[in-house]
Amino acid sequence: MSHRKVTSLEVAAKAGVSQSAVSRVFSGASASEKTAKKVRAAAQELGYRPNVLARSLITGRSRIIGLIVAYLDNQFYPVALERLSHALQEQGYHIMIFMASARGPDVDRVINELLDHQVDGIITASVGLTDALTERCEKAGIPVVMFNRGQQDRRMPEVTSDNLSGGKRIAEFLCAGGHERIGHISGWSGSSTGQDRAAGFAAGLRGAGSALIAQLDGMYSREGAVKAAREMVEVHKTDALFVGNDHMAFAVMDTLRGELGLSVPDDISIVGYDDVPMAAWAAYDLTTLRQPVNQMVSATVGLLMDMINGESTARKIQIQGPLVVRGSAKIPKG
Amino acid sequence: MSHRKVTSLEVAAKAGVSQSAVSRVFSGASASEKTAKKVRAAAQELGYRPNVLARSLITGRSRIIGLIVAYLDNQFYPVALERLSHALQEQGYHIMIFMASARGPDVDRVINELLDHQVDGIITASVGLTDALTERCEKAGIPVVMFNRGQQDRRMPEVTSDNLSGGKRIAEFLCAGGHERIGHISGWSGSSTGQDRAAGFAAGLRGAGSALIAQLDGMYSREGAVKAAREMVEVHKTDALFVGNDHMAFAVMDTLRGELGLSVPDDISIVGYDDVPMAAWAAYDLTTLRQPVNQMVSATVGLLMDMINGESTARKIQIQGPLVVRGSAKIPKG
DNA sequence: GCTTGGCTTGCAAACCTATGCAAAAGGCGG
DNA sequence: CCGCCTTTTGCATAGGTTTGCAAGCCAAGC
Repeated sequence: MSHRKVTSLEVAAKAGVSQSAVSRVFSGASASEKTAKKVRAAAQELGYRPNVLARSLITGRSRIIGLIVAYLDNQFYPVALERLSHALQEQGYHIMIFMASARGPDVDRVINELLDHQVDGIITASVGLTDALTERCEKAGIPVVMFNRGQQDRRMPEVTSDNLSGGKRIAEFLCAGGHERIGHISGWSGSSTGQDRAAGFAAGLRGAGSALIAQLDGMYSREGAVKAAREMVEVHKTDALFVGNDHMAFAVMDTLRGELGLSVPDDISIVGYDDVPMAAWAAYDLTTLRQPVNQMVSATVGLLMDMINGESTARKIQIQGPLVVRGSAKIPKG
Repeated sequence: MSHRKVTSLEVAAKAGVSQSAVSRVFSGASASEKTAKKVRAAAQELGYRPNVLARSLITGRSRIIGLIVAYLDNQFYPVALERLSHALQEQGYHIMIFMASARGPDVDRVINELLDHQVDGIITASVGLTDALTERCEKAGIPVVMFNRGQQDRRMPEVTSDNLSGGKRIAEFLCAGGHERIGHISGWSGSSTGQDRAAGFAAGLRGAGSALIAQLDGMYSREGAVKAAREMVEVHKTDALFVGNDHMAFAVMDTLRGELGLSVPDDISIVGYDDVPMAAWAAYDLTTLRQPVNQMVSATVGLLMDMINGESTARKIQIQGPLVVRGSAKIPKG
């Protein structure tokens, strides 16, 4: 029933050294092998482990990274979360996680709580920051990296895939496939990723001598995508759709095949964006542009570490991904 | 460039009161409205927010809950995570998250790090604990609740669905559907959930005068499920399968329909377990037994809070869920 | 043997807040 | 105006660690 925590002082007493000696042994500072041995033995016997809270209080570094994530129903984010978790653990950091809607007041409150907890850095996954928040973090000296989302006005560090190029290559692929009536169900038009993919796609169509029949905002949600899909087919008679991410693309395919009785890709071609694991499942077999999660995560963590160590200034990183051709869209000959 | 944190002492100076007064205002202790006003004004002006680390150090409560989760590719867990996050935030707690394989040495290291961080409680989602770890947590006085996983030998608090009853009802449903050759692709047989569902299923079949043709371990993974599905069809000629969770059931359906060219449910019926959102998608339309995530999360958080407040002893909670009948299994007449 | 220089080591202050205790202030009836 | 009771306030300590500083130790070089 001894719930009391063992302190370095008790270890010191048992080992016959000073409390500082214990501290030095456990924080990796210089100490003779002789005392280190004594200390370790005493610690082992008492079951001592350093109190991270006290350490953080004095060093001013908590080794905690705040992670804010919006959409967990989109498989891209659980996967990213898993990778981020491992990458940060390798660097000796831990994740304090928050769920927040992409916009709205949640983010405000959440950032406050993160600052209260003295986190060493913040990663926002698909979450936008208001200027006020950005400024607040800057003033607190806490680095922020935006994962898979940009911020046009502010020069905030961010890691994304090359959305412009991606959209463009998808356009070229669909044009080469001989489609005549091409539509785009975009990601939320308030997000940089949604905008960039749409812009790249439109530019690609133009470059190939084609044009966009229609563009609807799918809001990154299944409901939005379903509604848009109906309109695309019934009103605009499209024969090909670029859908702003895989998560929506699955909803679109469900709607087309189930409710509307169409065949993919015979009646209509679908291309997504992300290449989440589910895209490879037989039920969807989705042609999509891959966002290289591993590279994006590495870049994010690397950038954050640099900023924490004061080695780098804010940067924007874009990573190219390949178009993964599967069975949901007509394949150009040759 | 004033990265220095504002302390309660500075606020006190500006407000013309003592540091304790500031502390009391922000920790909700008694204070006259007059001083409270002065303090809040000064704090506002300086941008002061209490340092949670220092607070935790002295109160001995960090208001952090450690969450260990194994499978993030199974949609059940992102959903649960989201709910847990919200439920805990409502109680004023925060989540420190760790990814760990269901068994193996990860868990060991992770628990240590959680203890180092002085978490107030631990939730393990589908992760088993060795006896040594259990004991360590007990000795540290840190409550642990196991979510969606039990531990047969130890009297550790846990929250699950009623897996025995669930398995039994699925068996009855399949028997009533007129199936003759019923197989079971189980969850990992080292897990209590996997065992209980299998046991309930077998009992249900016996009760209905039927018997299990074959049972194979799908290990909760897609690969395991795919392999098992092949063997079920090719070797055991099953006409109905209960698959230990939805995540595996999707893989089974992909394999049956794609690789083996079978029709579901005409050639073979499939029933899953969990009722993740994806089960309702047209591509799968999976008949499955629902695990009521909301209730399970509420129970988990409630249990943990009780334990933290010393109001309750360890308990095991089981929650009933309905069988959600969709299109992946023959529906009994009447 | 004494000086010089490099490691170790202990002392004590610092990090920032919460809180027990006693003193002060405020309210109220007599 | 006084005494009594309640509330508010300040003082000082505690919580567990890191770290600058100075003292101690030991070996090497003269």
